[in-house]
Amino acid sequence: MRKINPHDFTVARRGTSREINRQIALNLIRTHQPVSRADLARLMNVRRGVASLLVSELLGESLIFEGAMGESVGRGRRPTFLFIDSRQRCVVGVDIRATRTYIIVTDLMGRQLGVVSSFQTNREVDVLIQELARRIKQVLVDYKEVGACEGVGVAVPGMVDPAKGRVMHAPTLAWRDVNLRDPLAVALGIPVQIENSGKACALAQVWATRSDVIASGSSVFVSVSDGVGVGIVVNGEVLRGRHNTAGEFGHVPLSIDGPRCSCGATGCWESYVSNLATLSRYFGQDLSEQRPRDTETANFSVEDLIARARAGDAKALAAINSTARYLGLGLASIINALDPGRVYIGGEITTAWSLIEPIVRSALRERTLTEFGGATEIHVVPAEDHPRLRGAVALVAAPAFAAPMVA
Amino acid sequence: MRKINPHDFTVARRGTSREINRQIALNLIRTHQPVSRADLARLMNVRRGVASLLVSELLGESLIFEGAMGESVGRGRRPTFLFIDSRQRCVVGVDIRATRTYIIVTDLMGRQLGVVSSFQTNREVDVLIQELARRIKQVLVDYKEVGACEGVGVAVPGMVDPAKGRVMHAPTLAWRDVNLRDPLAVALGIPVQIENSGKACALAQVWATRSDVIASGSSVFVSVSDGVGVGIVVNGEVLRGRHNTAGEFGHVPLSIDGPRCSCGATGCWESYVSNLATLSRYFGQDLSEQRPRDTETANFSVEDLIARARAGDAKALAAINSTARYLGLGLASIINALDPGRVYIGGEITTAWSLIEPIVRSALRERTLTEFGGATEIHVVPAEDHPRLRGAVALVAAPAFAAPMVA
DNA sequence: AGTATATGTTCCGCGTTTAGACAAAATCAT
DNA sequence: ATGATTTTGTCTAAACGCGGAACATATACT
Repeated sequence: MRKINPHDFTVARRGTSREINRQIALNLIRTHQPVSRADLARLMNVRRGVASLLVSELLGESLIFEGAMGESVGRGRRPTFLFIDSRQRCVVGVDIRATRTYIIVTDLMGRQLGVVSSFQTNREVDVLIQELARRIKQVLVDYKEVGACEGVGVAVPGMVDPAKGRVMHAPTLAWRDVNLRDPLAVALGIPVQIENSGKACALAQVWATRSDVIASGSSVFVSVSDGVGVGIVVNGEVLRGRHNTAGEFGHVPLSIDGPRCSCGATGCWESYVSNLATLSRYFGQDLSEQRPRDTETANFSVEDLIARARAGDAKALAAINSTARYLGLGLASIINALDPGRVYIGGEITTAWSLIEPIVRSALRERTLTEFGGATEIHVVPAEDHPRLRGAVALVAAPAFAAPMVA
Repeated sequence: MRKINPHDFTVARRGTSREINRQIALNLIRTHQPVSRADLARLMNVRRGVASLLVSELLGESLIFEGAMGESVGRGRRPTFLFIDSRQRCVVGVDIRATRTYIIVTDLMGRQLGVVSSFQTNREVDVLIQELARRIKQVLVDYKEVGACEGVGVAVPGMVDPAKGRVMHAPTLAWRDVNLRDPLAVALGIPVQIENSGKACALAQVWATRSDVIASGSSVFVSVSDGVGVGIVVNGEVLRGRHNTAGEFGHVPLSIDGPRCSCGATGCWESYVSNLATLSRYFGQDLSEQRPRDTETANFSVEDLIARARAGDAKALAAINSTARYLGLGLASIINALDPGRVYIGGEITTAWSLIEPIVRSALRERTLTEFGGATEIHVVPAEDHPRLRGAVALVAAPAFAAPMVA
């Protein structure tokens, strides 16, 4: 039961029905391809005539194309199969992280074309934008056969205002109120969209075409690395919040008397489960201080720690298990608060999932209010899936498939 | 940008446009009444002809009626004003609480008719249903002039499955998987809707017609009394969750090493700010134990405590101030997690709002990630507004005004 | 070759928005 | 008082899109 906002609504115009059905048809082609006009009519429960008209409109806009005839199963005329047309167009996704920046090229369906490239992140915004523009142009030249680039999506680790195209605050990059979108768009001559990386990860799951992705209800993406980013999806839409800061579960406390967090508060979940927290536990010292670390700790990563744990290092295993427990306790907060249908979890620590899953799950059960909550599906998203990059791509590729604003 | 769920969508039919615009018109009449056909046309940005047709349909269904001619401001023909027609129909709202159960009668707009009545809650479900049915019938006889009852809405302090009409679990009533809706509906011969009381409170704010109620973005209702209930509103819709348990921020921890909570876990926000927690702090002993309390504590309420604090009792003031601080710290979690446009807060403790507001606000600022978050609007909803009862009423009155399912 | 079946197109009916004309009702100016 | 002006509400024709059915096309089975 949704209330119509009496100060901001969309009246149904003469073309609204068509617009709605057109988008439904487009989405069905996207998820069910290859699919025929008759299939569409059956899926949508409309007459074939209507489906035919919708299809011819989509064909006219080159959003889809007619592929080879399908093999008819029984007798009767063979169907002409329809496909999303991403033959001569591509999308670029960018993931800016504290140390490195990654670039991917995909088609409109988000299918990867070529390899993921990366380079060291220069925190000077102007320099980064110029280098990014140069490298994206280079990639587009290298993969000339993939066609024209429809747009560039950028995932940024920080607070982003996508409407204004500005990064309000990105602590790990030391950026404050930076105009990222427009200079990059100018340098490239291609439209650019930017988004917070936690929300981008969530977006990637929403728009993934894999069949195991739930489409209804809400879901949550938890990304654990330097910080903890959370993206919330409600009714097929990423929750944005009044000031674009929804999803900061990383700074919900486990214990207000706990360790100091980078945000200034104490006992945030992030301060228990971030990579730095895990490593600090292992080395028995607070590594968050900015003073130069000794050689042992400087280049030691969570992956290294997991390798040691798997090799039998009891101290390493203990540090990871601790993180696992805190991970579960924090997930319980999310589940109690939102009761999502599924939780996705990504980040370096998930490479140890087989080790930590029982601990995470038991800690989760310890604090969830109901049995159902404790049994909430948790899906690990491996780093190879590049959720941030996929989400960045979705910023550009998804709007064409989005539901029209109505009522 | 909302994704269309390819497994559960609604195709636009021939009458869909009309359905959408009809609901928009109905909502505009609801919020802007008195309003003329011409006003509607201007508000909706459609021709007067369309508005006229929509209005005649609504008139035909007796959802609205034509009132007196309006005074024309300038020159020209005087408009005929339109009003929501709740002249001969009413709605009953019921609020079941641990100790007492409350009943209200309203019109379709949620305007109170008569007085709120109450009686002691009998925890035996069958007995309660019979008494409730008897009393509701009596009320409807007493207020015969308000017309036929369209339905009964019931707010229950616990986990509710509104679709099935069952109370899954209500700790304070010791109910587990109880069929409440259907027996009550049978006993009354009137449709019944049930809902969790936290969600009902949120619903009451969504559907309130007061102009200061924000309609866009998300908002949160926090109800502090025996427990802490939270209702979350996103895009004009109450967040329900996969198992109807979304909104349990009361069991998100402030400190996992904190006091034991009634839910079995430790350090839940609820265990810091519930009325019992506040009183326990005052009396210096854990009152949650079920052993009979001494006469001093047995009938001593938070209102009494506040009265003492206002009278200068330093110990009382300290207990309340403590609660205020924890309240702010917990609100910070909600704001960090959801970044709502506004937080509503209800419960006995809010009668001391003038005392505690600065403390709540400073604790909030202490833990919110951004300045914006710390400045989030907080609106106190006084007990006299009966948010739970209003929400219960909305369960019945609101569906007629809800947005149609589309796309 | 003929029949059955499935696909895709075309045509008309009907409901809804869009645009504009027109009557009704009230005020203002003369 | 009377006519001009303005606003409201109704009405009609056109444009657009779904609903339904007929029809042509294409394939397989008998």
